[in-house]
Amino acid sequence: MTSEPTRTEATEAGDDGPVSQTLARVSRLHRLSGGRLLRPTGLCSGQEFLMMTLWKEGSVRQSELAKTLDLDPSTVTLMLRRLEQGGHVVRMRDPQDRRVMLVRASAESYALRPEVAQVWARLEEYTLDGLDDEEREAFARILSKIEKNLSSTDDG
Amino acid sequence: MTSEPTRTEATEAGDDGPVSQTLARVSRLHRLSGGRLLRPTGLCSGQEFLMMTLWKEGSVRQSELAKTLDLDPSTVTLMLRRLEQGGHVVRMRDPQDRRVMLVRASAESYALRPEVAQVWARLEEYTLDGLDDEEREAFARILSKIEKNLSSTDDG
DNA sequence: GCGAGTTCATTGGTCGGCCAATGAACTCGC
DNA sequence: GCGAGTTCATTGGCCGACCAATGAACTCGC
Repeated sequence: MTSEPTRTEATEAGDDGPVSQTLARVSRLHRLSGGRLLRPTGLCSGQEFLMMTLWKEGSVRQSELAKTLDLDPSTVTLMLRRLEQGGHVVRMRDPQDRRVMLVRASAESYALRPEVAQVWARLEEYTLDGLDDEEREAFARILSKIEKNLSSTDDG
Repeated sequence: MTSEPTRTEATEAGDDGPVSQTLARVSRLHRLSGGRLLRPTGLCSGQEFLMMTLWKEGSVRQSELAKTLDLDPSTVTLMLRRLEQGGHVVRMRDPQDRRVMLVRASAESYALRPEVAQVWARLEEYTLDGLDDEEREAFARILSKIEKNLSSTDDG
């Protein structure tokens, strides 16, 4: 039973498994894998992004953070609340502009930085295992193109 | 006047911008884009996967569905509850084995099938816009490899 | 036939993500 | 100086997705 028996016309372009489908599946696996590796650090999948940004940038406004991470402001608010509760970030009202919240990584959080970096390196190797340099380069390049394609969606 | 380097090109290369990061961003954009296109159909991002499976397979057990979609059973339960409430699926206890739930697409749901197919085709083109055949082939191939890499994560 | 184990679905809890709407604070025009 | 508009963060509602634990139903061993 190697070939599908009931293959009615279906789509005009190749198989029923488009790239989109694979991409979705891969991304879920990737996220899951990352979350698992991240577990010992106490962070959840997605939070490490935020922390890495803070570690790198220092003190940033919340709105900047949302823009950098390309996330909805409400998402950032919730994530920060949890991270604050966990003692990973510190939030403060900007005295100059009382609307904005200034966020920075807590002193203790810096202990996690190398761990997170290692996790990411491991995940990266895990993901790209068995791919030669050429493939990696091609993948990065194509991914970048696709990102541009999809980014131009919501121009307004 | 805080020191703020030109932010716009910071995402390009140089710093610790691994593939993982881009992949995560791309997948979010992809999902978002899909959700937007899917909106007119009344389905949410992720549900179309499930419906496509049902349309193709007919009546399936819920556990089978979870395995096929590679989702947690609890996720499937919730999704199905909502889809059932929306009239898109029909659930029934298997009389032979009263543990299992048999799920199938509702008759009305079939009206959505071509719409969803079109949305997916559009998303596919959108995603891969500007890529030549060679790049598409390479991307699909590499993605497939990566999927295999990440799938072998949870064996132990 | 009855108890141990397994399979299956559900529930409850948590998190990431979105949108829409609200309200607080600042900016600008007049 | 005051009102209109904008920016910023938060809230509430919703969905996808995970894990852990529970309970119902079946299977198998004895």
